[in-house]
Amino acid sequence: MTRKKVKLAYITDDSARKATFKKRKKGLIKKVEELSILCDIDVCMIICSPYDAQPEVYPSSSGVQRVLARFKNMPEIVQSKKMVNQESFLRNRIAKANEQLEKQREENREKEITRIMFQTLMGAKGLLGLSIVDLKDLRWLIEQKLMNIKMRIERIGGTLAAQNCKPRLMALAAKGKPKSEGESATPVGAVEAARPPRFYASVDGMHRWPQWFMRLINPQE
Amino acid sequence: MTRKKVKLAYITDDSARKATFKKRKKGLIKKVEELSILCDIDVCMIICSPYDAQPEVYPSSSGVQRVLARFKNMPEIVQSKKMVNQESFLRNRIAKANEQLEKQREENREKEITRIMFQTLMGAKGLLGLSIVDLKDLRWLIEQKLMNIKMRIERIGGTLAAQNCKPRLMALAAKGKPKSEGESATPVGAVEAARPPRFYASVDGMHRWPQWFMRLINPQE
DNA sequence: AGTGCTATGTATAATGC
DNA sequence: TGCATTATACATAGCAC
Repeated sequence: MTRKKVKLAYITDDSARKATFKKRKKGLIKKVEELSILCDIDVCMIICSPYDAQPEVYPSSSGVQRVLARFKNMPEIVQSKKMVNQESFLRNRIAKANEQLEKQREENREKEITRIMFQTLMGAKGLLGLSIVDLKDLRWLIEQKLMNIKMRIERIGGTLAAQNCKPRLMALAAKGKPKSEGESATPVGAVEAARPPRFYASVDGMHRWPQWFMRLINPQE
Repeated sequence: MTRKKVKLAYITDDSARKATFKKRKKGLIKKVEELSILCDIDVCMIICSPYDAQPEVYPSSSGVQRVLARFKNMPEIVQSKKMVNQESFLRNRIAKANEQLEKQREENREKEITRIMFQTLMGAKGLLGLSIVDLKDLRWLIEQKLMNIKMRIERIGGTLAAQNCKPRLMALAAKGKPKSEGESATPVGAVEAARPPRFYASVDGMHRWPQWFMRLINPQE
């Protein structure tokens, strides 16, 4: 088990190369992390490999964006003589942390609110807790949007009877949570009872989304 | 000259920190290059420090652009909010995080999709990119929910003419900076053009939500 | 401040399961 | 194939100039 001196060249053996990659990637990320902490340095790294489905990113997607933005702002780095002393370091770090905290909080709150609202709209479950006034709000809101949609359809030129809608959209994104037995009967008459939305699932086990979802996510494509 | 085990924390001594930074930066770049060569991997790294006028970049500016383009071409990354905690790095965390990565990714994807859908409904902005068929889906979906709301209203016993709706709800949750101007006046123009939703803002700068929002968030209260 | 040096902590190549 | 182990190569903290 005598270790050879490492030859700096492409490793031809497939499995050996993969093994080396995994080990070294791990070590590299650790080193980056250490440098970042020990010296309070802004550093980002992206590792694209055929061995990982997703690129390995340090410190995070948003972190990369941040460092990248700083990188692009190079002209303003003229004032590079600013040294980091203990006090400014702590102050800076606290400010940064607070900033991130608030941002994260806001983001989480927004997501949570949105999720709940959407579940309310989709599941018609939370409606039970709403007052008349609240329902007026909601109805007004939805009618506004419905009006927008109708206008959009007319502008395109399509003729559409509501009864003839045959949506191909069958299920929507949501976390399937077992609902209580009590409210299982949703008396919507002709239309199907609202049920907990679920993921699309394809044969390979991956989630699949309607095309218009995908288009919304990646408008450039 | 006995070497201590390095404690993973910010180095308070200025010169020691700088010396460590220089050494480690050099070593880090060497490691990155080795990984890149040994395994033929696309890697890029940016190190922004107060010790260098220009950010240290590997492999080059254009190389960063290339890897970054590749990174951005992976749509899934948009929602990958998983990140290594820069403050408290734990070695084991990588392994655990990788285990939970897929689950987290799925969860984030769901949230993101839901948010986007809701923004589409509320902002009527993404509608421009939708086809007739997509709009049919959306219209059907909304009409379903509108029907539910109407039934709910009737069940309660309220009589409601759509034109008389005077919603107190003016703005809804969305990403964006809270506007600090107190919007005490409620310009309830009958049908107002859809505009980007924003937070409620109160005098103390905190976000404020309609009561029915709050009730949805905290049903127990 | 920026060298260079060495002892020692760490990363990891090779091996076995 | 992946994970654990171990011996070894390598990185680098501390010191001297």
